[in-house]
Amino acid sequence: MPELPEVEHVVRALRRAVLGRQILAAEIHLPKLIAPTSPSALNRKLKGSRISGLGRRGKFILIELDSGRVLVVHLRMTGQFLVLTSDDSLPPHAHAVFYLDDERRLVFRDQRQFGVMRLVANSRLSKTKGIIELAPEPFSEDFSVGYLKETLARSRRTLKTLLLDQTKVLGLGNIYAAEALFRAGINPFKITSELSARRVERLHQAIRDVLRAAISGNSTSRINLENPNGFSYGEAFGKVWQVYEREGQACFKCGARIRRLTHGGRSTYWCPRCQRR
DNA sequence: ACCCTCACCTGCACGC
DNA sequence: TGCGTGCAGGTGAGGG
Repeated sequence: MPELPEVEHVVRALRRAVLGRQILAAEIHLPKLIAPTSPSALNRKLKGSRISGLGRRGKFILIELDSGRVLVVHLRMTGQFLVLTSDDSLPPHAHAVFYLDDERRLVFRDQRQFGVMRLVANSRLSKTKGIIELAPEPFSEDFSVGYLKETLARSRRTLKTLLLDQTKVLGLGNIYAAEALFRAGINPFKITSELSARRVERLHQAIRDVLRAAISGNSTSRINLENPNGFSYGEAFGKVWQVYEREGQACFKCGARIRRLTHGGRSTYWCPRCQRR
């Protein structure tokens, strides 16, 4: 599922569902999910602690515990949380099960097994590898036009590649990178350092607009941990992407056919007229 | 510091 | 029906 907006929705849903609950036990069925920690060691450290907060840093989910530790979770491609009641049976690919003090279970499921989970001390979170390198949060003051200008000026990569680099611009994935570039009217294959100041400003605005629209869309209520199957990414926001997955179809702005190229193993979509080089 | 390719996995849609 | 191929929203390692 997840780019930043989806992760944000998961965090909000978790907050509603499990904030304040105590973890009685943690069962890990896929050891590599939490490697190098062992399932028994994780259980020892987790059991008895209470969930005191739910947060997010980039696409990482932060499950804060009253023990002074944080369970850091990355959903990668297919990771999902769901909350099961006592008579629900475990779905396929349920790799982690947290038994809560209200008879329910918080379950982490992940079809492709790319997701990762790590328990770290709260005080060391900001120094943790994977977190420390992240770019500023897109809605923070640190992610300014000036920051983006400097970052783009220092690179000779293409915009599409750079927008996916979480240490440069935080929160976009393959869909929203394409959507932000379309919104800004910028060609994905443009070299970042060659972007005019005016275009950097437009891109900065477009990144925030695209993320904000996805976060504030009506999808919040549609992420339902009790019924995660009812949620599907593509339809989540009740609207179609402007360019993503629209190869060959008419651009909503100008009518030209949307193009697609595989670039670094991933699809890039753009409108050849609205996003000229 | 960058670029590229491959790797990690399962499952789905497609064409033959 | 079955089998092969390509593709999927994310990242990290390793080689150049």
